[in-house]
Amino acid sequence: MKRTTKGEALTSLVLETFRLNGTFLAAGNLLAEPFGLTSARWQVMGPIFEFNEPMTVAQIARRMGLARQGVQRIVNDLKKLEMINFLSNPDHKSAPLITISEAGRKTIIELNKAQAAWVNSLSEGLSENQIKQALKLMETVRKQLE
Amino acid sequence: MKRTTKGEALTSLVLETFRLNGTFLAAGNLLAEPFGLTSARWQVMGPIFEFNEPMTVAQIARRMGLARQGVQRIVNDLKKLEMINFLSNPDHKSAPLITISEAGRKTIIELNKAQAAWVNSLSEGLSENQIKQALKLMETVRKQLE
DNA sequence: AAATAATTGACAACATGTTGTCAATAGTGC
DNA sequence: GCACTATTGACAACATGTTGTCAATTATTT
Repeated sequence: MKRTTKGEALTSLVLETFRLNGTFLAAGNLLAEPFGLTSARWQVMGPIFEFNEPMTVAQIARRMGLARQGVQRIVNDLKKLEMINFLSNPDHKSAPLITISEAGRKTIIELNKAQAAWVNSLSEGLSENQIKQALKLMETVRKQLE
Repeated sequence: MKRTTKGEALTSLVLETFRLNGTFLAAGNLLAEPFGLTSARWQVMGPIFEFNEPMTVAQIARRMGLARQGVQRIVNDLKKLEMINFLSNPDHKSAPLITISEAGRKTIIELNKAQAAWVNSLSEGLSENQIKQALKLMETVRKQLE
C-alpha cells in the first residue's frame, strides 16, 4: 500500500504535530515557571478555573480527555501548592469537590495575561483565516480518530 | 493584556495540538503494537532506517530535536529487541554507530505499509490543499518559537 | 433490601520525555 | 604536546502521561 499525495501530506502533519506539541509544551513551561507552575499544572487548573461548579478529579479528567490517575497526581500537587481547595462532596463521601483557591485564581489570571501577550505576538504574522482553517482541520482529523 | 481575535484562535490551536498529539500517539501505538513496537520506538527507528549512514545516538537525538538521554534509552531497548545493530565507531571509541538490523528493516517496511493504509484512509475526506495549508501554518508557528 | 454494576480515589508499575552530573573521549588553540 | 573545551554515553532524579488493580462508595436492577 502506497501513500496517496494526501496521505503523504497528512503524514507530515502527524510528525509536525509531535514537534509542535513539544515546542508548545516548552513555551508553556517558560510562561508558567515564574508562577511556580508547569504546563501540566496550568492545563489542569484551566477547567477548575473556568467551570464555575466545583468538580471531582474524575470530572476534570473526562473533560480533559486524560486518564483519571494522571490528573489525580497533578491535583494533589496543586493542593500542596494551595492553588486549589478540596470541599467535602455531599454526593460522594470519598470524592472531594475541587475549587480554585484565591491564590490559584490570582495566579491563573496573571498567567492568562502573560499567555495573551505571548499568543498575540506569536499570531502577528499569521492570518486569522489561516489559523482557523488549520484548527478546523486538526479538529476534523482528531474527531475521526475518536 | 487581552487576546486579539487571532490570539484567541491561536490559543485554541495550541490546546488542539495537545489533544491531537495524544490522539496520534494512541493511534501510533495501535499501529505499532502488532510489531512489538511503540510510537516512540517507531519514531526513533525512522531516522535510523531512512538515513543511510550509520549514526550515533547523539546524531539521532539532534535530528529528532529530543534530548540525547531519552533517545539513548529507546535505542538501548531497540538493541535488546534486535531491531538495530551497534557498530564500533572508528572516530569515537565509546560512541557506537547505529544501523538498522535486517529484522528492523523488515519491521519498518511492514509498519510503513500499515501506516500508509491508515493515513490514506484518514485523509480521504480532506482536501490536499487544506492539509498542506495547515501543515505550513504549524511549521511557521513552530519555527517562530525555536 | 439485597445483589450487581459502575464510579472513584489510591497505589504501583511502566513508558516517555526532561535536566543535571560524571567520566571518557575527541577536538582546538597556544 | 598540553591545557582547555566540547561531545558523548551512562546514570540518577524527576515530570507527565499510561494501564492495571484494589477497596470504598454510589447507582441500578430485581
